Amino acid sequence: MTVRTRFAPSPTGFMHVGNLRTALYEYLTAKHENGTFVLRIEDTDQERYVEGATQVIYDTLKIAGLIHDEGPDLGGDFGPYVQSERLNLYKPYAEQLVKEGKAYYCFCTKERLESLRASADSKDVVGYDRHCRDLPQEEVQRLLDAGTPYVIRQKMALDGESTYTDLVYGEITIPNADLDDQVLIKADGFPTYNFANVIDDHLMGITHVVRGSEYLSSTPKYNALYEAFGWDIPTYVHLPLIMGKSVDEDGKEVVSKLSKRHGSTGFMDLINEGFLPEAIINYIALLGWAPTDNTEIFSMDELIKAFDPAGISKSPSVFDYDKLEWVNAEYIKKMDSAEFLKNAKPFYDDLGIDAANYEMLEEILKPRITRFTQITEKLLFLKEFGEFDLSLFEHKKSKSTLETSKAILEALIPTLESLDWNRDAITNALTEYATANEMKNALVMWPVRIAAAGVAVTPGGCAEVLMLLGKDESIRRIKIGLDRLSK
RNA sequence: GGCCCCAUGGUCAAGCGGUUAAGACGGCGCCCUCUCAAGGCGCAAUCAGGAGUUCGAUUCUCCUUGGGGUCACCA
Repeated sequence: MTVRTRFAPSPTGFMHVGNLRTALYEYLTAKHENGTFVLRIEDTDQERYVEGATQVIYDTLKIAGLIHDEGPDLGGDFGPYVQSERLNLYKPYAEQLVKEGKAYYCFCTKERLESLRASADSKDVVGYDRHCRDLPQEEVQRLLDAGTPYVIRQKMALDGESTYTDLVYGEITIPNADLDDQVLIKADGFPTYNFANVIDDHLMGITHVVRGSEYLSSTPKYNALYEAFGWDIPTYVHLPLIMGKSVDEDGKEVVSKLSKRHGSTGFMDLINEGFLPEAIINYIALLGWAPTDNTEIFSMDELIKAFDPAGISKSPSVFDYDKLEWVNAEYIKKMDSAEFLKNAKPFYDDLGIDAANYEMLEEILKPRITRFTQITEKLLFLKEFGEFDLSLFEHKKSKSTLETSKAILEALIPTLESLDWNRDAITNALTEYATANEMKNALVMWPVRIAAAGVAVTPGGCAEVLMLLGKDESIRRIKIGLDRLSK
């Protein structure tokens, strides 16, 4: 039997890395076994419908490299793949259960349910009091004929307990008394999420239900449905949750299930911050799962090969930006020149970088950026140059002082002016000057670099800074520096 | 609060009865060095607590504690 998994998001217009990690594991579970990965859109909540949200899902999966085999946009043998297009299909299943005495019409108003909840003792186990469960047949018919709004609820076992096996958590047992008579069909005729989910998973031949562990305690409800229909229960793979850190009202740091309130943990947010899709995927693959050999950097193909549900852990893991940043940097370091340039080009263009400097920039930037978006700030000195503090010329280690700086700049200007402007020539000129004057290279490089950049920290060294600035601008700045030192 | 799940350094984690308890991120220090990185080397830091089982518990059982999840006509 071929493995079939599905990703079944609701179109809310937002996909955080928790959802994405679930999708990734669903994808890996299928692909590791050469199986099929299905995309199904669960849009049964018409009130929460968000325009364009479905597109966000397509875009995210595509960018992330999680390519589905069947879905609304691709078709397949089990369509339609959008629940709103399957609406007429669910109710007959519910009616069937009513006929078989496994479900019933419930005419309770929302108001009644609310007051029930409000007056509920904390000891009360279940929300609904099963008021309509045993309504006489004539009463049901009378209400139906009168056009009274109703929902369809499933009759759950009143006592005993339900046990099922999860691939990562093992045996889970829940007292049946804790299982509510769940609503199958809402008053508007739409199926509830739980119900549609079970029907669709069965109809679409889903073999492995991979989802977050928040479903661990409601899974017996799903199983009750499978059993009522006499269908096979799928293999469950519940995933440990991804947690985010946040600060509560008292200023205390707390961790909780990842959600919108955890700041930029949306996949697209991360992309916009400059994280590479492959790096994000790589990092979240490692949240809650570890390969046997502890490899940390994976391509998607390697991930598919290495993935094994046995390596999924049970405890929740905290999303760590620092580690993501590190993974991202690893991907940048591994890039070839063409790929690096492709990513860097937009930022180069903003700064007006000359193509002649591309190769050098790759060399100095590659080990220094963890995200491409940092290029602008790293090279800020190209755009911004002002009256920096002269104390920058003082540097203990290279023994640079205001005096030595002034003397060196003064002596070097003619040399620089006569130079054929290239990296080696600049380096040679400076080191030759140092040697000739029995100075350490550092003593010479320091003031030149400071004068040219106007900041203490630059990517690359003196020669690189001068190359990026170009001959005219370099000399102009150095003269300004000398001027200020001479006052 | 009921129910369910979880528990190795700050974080991600290996371990699956006998180990000096891996590795990675982060932190710190040193080296390299014209700054900042990268790189190299090194250091600090973990089995929540208590009972058992066992010749022997991080590992198995129970309790406590802590954390998380879940209790909708939301998905």
